[in-house]
Amino acid sequence: MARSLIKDKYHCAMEVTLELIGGKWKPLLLYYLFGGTRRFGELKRLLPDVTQRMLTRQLRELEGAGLVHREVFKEVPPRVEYSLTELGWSLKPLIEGMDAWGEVYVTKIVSQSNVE
Amino acid sequence: MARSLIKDKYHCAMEVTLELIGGKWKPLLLYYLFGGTRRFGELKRLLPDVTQRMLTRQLRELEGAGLVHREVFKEVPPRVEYSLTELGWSLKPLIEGMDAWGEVYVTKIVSQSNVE
DNA sequence: CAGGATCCCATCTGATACTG
DNA sequence: CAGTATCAGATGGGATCCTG
Repeated sequence: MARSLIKDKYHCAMEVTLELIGGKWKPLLLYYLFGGTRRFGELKRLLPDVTQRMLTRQLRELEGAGLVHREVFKEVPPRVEYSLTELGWSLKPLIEGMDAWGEVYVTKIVSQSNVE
Repeated sequence: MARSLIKDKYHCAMEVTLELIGGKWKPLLLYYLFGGTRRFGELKRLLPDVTQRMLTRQLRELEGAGLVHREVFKEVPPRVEYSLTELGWSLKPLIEGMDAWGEVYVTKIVSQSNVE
């Protein structure tokens, strides 16, 4: 991807970050991958609501972004392991920051609306 | 919004954060609002590519989330000013972190692909 | 086991025109 | 100036079935 393309599409670098981690399941995938290498089926069990199609797609997009490493073992039955790249790991503080902020936000909103 | 709803919809607090700031123009709006109070038309000039409709909608969503304060002055011609709430300001470190990370990311990717 | 291929729908976003 | 209304297109996500 050339810089010119990036400059055309984004006005600000933070938009890049949001686009990379903004998919519906990506934050959760990163979250679990911070826990270490995971197999495809393992992620599928960890995220019971995601369909196989979406799981594959989001993982491939993370791979394409250079955040996730995908390793295929030529075995029968097949085994595929996903892990974070160095770039992926570098997101950890940011992701944790978002998690912490969201936690505070939810607490405040719930206490305000005073519901259940 | 009740906690039960939040728990049903999200598996992780960071998803809340991403949903609040994940609109197409929201990060940019927050970015400019960190610079201080802005009028509607001012934001429109700062974001030349956004349509009036989208600008209004994204600002209203930020307002609905409690991140932005909207003040209407009963004048002719009308004047509406947007500013961050305390909650909105609390996002500043996070947003700046995303911006910094995106900057590094773009630099790395561009240097890798070695284009233009 | 870890997917690929199709089809379908909902939501988001954009273009354009109009208004208090 | 700061919107609203309407229509249309793009994109993201989901359901289901099939396979090396």
